[in-house]
Amino acid sequence: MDTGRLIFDASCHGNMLLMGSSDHVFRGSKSLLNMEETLKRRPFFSSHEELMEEEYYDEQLPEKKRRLTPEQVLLLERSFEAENKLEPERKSQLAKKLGLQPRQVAVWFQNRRARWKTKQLERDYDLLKSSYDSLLSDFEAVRKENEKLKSEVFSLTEKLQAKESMAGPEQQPPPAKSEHAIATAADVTVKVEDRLSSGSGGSAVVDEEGPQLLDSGDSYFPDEYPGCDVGAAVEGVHSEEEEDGSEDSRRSYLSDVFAAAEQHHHEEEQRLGWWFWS
DNA sequence: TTGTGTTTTATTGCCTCC
DNA sequence: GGAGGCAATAAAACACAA
Repeated sequence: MDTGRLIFDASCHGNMLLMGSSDHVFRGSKSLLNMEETLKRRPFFSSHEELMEEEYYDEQLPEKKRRLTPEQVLLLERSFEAENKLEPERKSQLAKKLGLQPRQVAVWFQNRRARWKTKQLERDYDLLKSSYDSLLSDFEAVRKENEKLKSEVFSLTEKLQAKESMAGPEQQPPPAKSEHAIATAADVTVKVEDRLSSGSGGSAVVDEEGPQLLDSGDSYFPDEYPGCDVGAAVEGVHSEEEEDGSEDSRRSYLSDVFAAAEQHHHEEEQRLGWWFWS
């Protein structure tokens, strides 16, 4: 390995930097600035004790991490906005312009991409969560409506049965549930179904194979989320990603987003399960 | 002033691509 | 096999409440 050599950064910031023969070569041990290495490079110090002198540490040792100046950061930010990947030529140009080592520029971009990704994940989570919350409130409204309609059906059925029993035993015995009641119930089902499927992207809540409203009183929670604008959310993610992300990163990124959303949904499902699924 | 949490800069190890 | 990207992490710098 090309061992790091100390280079005094001639920039106005006076950073002391460890450099290899290229900006990417120095990837050695945690710090080559341990005592032995430093001694090797500073033969004018005759002893370890000398090197340990506080005065030396205060005044002579290479400076520790330095923050970039606001001007440097501004230029880097602008460059990042233009393009978040850094091709070698641009890296060299930026480094020259900023008085930094190319490696520092590369590191800054790497860290900046990581920060961008974190923020982006937060934004997408918020987006999905608000979609979910809005869907949940829609569902709550439909559920209440459902309850109301069911109780209406129930009271009408009762009334009808009372009426038929008062009509006398000489007549045909009524079916367990009168045809009228069933018709009424069917009507209600259709009404609810219409309401739920219209303008919702066609998610049939009372589907043919699924549990029916009157028989089971099962949940109306749809298989998909008709009110949830996940498509739009995904579009948003997609378009933003496309600006500066690869197809692969978008894919893995989306899977992360949806895993998070799914996890959240699962938690909600468990929390609300007592009335969702009972 | 000091303890603590957050942000920024830098390193390391692993992976993919050419 | 080298170059470069990313995730995880260390550590310095910074912010801020007590």
